[in-house]
Amino acid sequence: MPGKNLFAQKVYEVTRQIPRGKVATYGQIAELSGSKKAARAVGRILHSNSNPALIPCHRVVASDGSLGGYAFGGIEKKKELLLAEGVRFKKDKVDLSLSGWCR
DNA sequence: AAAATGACGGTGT
DNA sequence: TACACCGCCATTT
Repeated sequence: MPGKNLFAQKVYEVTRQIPRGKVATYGQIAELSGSKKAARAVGRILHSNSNPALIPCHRVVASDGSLGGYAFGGIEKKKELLLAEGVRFKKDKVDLSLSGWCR
């Protein structure tokens, strides 16, 4: 089954396609990358490669809207970036109903 | 090579 | 909304 070694690369590619002002869930990224259950792996990969200049990893959040984390300044920074793009927030979580990536 | 890890998801309390 | 568990996967140690 080819694709496992490309998983990480695929994750970056997909993450890069997330439109500004929208957010995708780790599960979504995982699915688009080949494994819909690899949400955890996605998080691990993004964490190990955080490169905000190349990849808008701040547009990736958990399925329940939690920011999850951000290796480049913490979730506070991430939240701020999202707010700056127009992403709607609900308490401390993203309102996926309004800002979720509908592809 | 084997075990542990973590930016998760889903369900139940 | 918040917290606790369990299941799942690729990467890292």
